Amino acid sequence: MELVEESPFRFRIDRRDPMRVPGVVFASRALLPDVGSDRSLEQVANVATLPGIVGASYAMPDVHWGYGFPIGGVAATDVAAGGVVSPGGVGFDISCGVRLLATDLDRADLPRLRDALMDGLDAAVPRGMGRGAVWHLADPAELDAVLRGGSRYAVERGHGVPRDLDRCEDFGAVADADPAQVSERAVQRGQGQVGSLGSGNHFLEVQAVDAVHDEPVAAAFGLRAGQVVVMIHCGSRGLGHQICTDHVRAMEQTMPRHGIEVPDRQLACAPVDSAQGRAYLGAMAAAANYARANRQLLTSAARRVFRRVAGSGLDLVYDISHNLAKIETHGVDGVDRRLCVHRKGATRALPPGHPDLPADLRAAGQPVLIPGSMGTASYVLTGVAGAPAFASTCHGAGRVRSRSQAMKTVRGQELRRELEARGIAVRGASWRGLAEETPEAYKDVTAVVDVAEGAGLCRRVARLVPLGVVKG
DNA sequence: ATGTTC
Repeated sequence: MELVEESPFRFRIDRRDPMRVPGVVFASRALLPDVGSDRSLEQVANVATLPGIVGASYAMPDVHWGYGFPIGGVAATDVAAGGVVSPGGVGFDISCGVRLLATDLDRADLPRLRDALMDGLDAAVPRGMGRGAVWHLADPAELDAVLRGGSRYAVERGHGVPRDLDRCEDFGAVADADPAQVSERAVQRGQGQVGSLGSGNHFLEVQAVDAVHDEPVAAAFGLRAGQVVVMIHCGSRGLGHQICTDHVRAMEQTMPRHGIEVPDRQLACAPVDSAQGRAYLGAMAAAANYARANRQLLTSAARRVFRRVAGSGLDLVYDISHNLAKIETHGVDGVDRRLCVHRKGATRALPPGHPDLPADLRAAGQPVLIPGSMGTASYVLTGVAGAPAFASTCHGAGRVRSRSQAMKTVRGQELRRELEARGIAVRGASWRGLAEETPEAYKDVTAVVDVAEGAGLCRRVARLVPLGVVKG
């Protein structure tokens, strides 16, 4: 894979057949994937072959190997030019994302509150493989309402306040969700998981605002130095996973009929403007709403704990996905086009003034929420005008070692002791899960954010550090 | 990520 260094934070993979556009990798030399162990740059080139792709196949600084598309990949296709949608460009955890909540507390309050808060959260946050959820749905019809209404439905049912919806991407629910495209098996898997963290890299953290890099923007987001905040990172659980599985399989069948050939079966896709493409987008939107309702329910659970233990509210700063495809309008060669923008392990980053932002965030830009690896910093960023890559940036630290490799480097008990010794309270679901998430298995999130900012993808607003982690 | 291999 030949990379041309265009600038300190931008590398190009030149177009060659059957690529339709070049690849562009936003990285430093140090952050470039290790070609010996990670084939994500080949995946960037593979994505560049997709019908209708415009601009380039982009990789964010946290790029790593994924299913078909790299994680940390952005690809936009032109709907009117036969552009495709691909489930692999969204990922198995549809609308996995992050929500940040601001407390009334200062980090100086935490020593006396921390144990009670963490024990309360430990008991209130269902997590781990399978088992448990905040919300026990009355019947399948109620799941249908979740799939259509997302956070909006959860708030209608008393799990939150109307202001929450102003601070959600899409104001709490993606339009055009089509529960009829969600299989019976996906429904079964989703029925009992609304309001659950899951496992892997998902977490609920109590954090402190450790540094403010842009005072006015942080203030517009409702953040100040020393403030205690809560970050929730989770997705659409078994429901999203099943939808991805179902629709990849269906598209493998329909691709020949659409005359589409791809260099990797995992790039299965269909034209956005086709029955199969619309079916996937309808099911994907349903899963996106499920993921947002999931984060809304976990918010509700965390609010009860913070109210009871600390007398504090939790104000939503923002809720944003990093695994989603969206139909958006962007200028391409000076002409506005309707594009299907795939962001997989990449975060939408709307610039100041964007009409999709709520009025009180319009001047500041969209809060971009970047979860770090366990025990390390997380970041709040914002979008910038004129950025490349269709208003997208990184999504996290980016894994560099597999789960099995991670488990060889450290034991869960040992990791917990190390974190506790550094003043970070740990409430895990399993020792194994903890070990798999050792920060040694990830890139340095600060280096990722440095490059994202240096490449002009976003701007830094605040740095957050963990005080306590409830781990899936 | 994931009823961690329908």
